[in-house]
Amino acid sequence: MSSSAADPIYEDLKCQILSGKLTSGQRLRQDQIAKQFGVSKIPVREALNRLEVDNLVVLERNKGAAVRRYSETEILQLLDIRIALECHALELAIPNMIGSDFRDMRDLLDDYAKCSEISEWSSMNRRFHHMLCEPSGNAQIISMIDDLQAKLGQYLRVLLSQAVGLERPMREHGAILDACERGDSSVAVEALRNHIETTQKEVAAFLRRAE
Amino acid sequence: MSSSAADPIYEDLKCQILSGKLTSGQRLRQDQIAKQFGVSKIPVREALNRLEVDNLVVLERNKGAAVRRYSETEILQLLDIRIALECHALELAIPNMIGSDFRDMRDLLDDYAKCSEISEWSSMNRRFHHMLCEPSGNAQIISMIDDLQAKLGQYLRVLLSQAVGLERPMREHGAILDACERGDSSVAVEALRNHIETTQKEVAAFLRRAE
DNA sequence: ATTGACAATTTCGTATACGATTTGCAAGGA
DNA sequence: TCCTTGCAAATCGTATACGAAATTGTCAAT
Repeated sequence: MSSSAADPIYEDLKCQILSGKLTSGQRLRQDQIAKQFGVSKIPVREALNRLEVDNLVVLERNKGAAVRRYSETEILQLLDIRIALECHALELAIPNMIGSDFRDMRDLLDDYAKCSEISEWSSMNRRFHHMLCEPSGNAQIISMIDDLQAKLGQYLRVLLSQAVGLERPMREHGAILDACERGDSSVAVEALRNHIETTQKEVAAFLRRAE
Repeated sequence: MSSSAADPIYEDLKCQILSGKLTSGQRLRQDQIAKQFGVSKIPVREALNRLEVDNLVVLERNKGAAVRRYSETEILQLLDIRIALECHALELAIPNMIGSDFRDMRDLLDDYAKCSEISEWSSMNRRFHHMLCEPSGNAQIISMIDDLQAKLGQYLRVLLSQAVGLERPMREHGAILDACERGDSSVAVEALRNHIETTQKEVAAFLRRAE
């Protein structure tokens, strides 16, 4: 698929940016990164280009790359996009859901409830939302949703561990799944919309407090 | 912003793929393109990488790039994404619309009606849809919508010139705008959804016929 | 004639090298 | 003191060069 030398660099930088190790605005020197990974600048450039597409760095001609983490406004905007995409995908998915889908989601929610590792919550949350949309069969919308989740990951992770707890999301997840199982599309979609909107409000509050 | 040498190559190849000059599956040789544009392979690689992100070419390690135009299914999926994003953006936009927005959109529709150049229809259509979503203030969702429109451009352009004509889209555009002006969010969103869904059905029919 | 292996050629990926642009700093003038 | 001006160092973008992988063509063996 992609060039092998650029892959680990891309992954590593992405991880460092998303986890906050690299602060916003920090400049990324091609030569330095190249030396650090023991390669030349060319695969580094490739990695930086991909990061620019992800909106994680800004490239300026002859000036280099700088970390460009999302602003408060942009995070809320990304959540709006999630509302749009996930609700529509869920609407498309519900008619295609079969017994094993419901079983798998129930199983996941059970594991979710049992799991005490806060670090696991985030990935389980992502998996549940992914499973909700998967039966839509629209591979492109799903990959966009996954991308959004990855970008939002860091903020939501902090949020989950800090403030929210597990009860509310779990209850809402259960309600969404119930409506899906009843085939009640409009209730399920509305529940999902409220679920993400609540998250949106919590993120807004968190960011306001953290500012 | 981006590297200057890669830009024209990217634009040219993108145009050639979207306009159908390069057939699906056709291989793109780095050296050949480089010689053609009078540059080395490195900016060519950069252009190809960007095209891969756009899903317009497929890159395989040590095998090179091949044109990868969207399949019928994928076009319909992209239209589904447009439904999700545009409807949500419109919902966010309506409360923010002011007099000048309505005036601008009316003007555009007037020009649209007067315009006899089929080649202009596509770009006017895009502009109208863009204006509908713009007051949402969500820059990211708008840029995603614009990207989708660009990708779908070729197919919708053919469709407009071949089959559809101007009456139906114009009528629907007018109805959407009326509902916006009344501030009737749910009617406007539903009208927009139906508008895109009709396009979706027409694309499906067109592709079935063309196959 | 078909298949298999091996060699030659093509094509890709990346390191190195070099010109172009920007940046940082220091010296000079207002 | 503060602002320009010019030079040096750092950094970027791309051409060239070379090793690695894949494709193609050839030839012998079945």
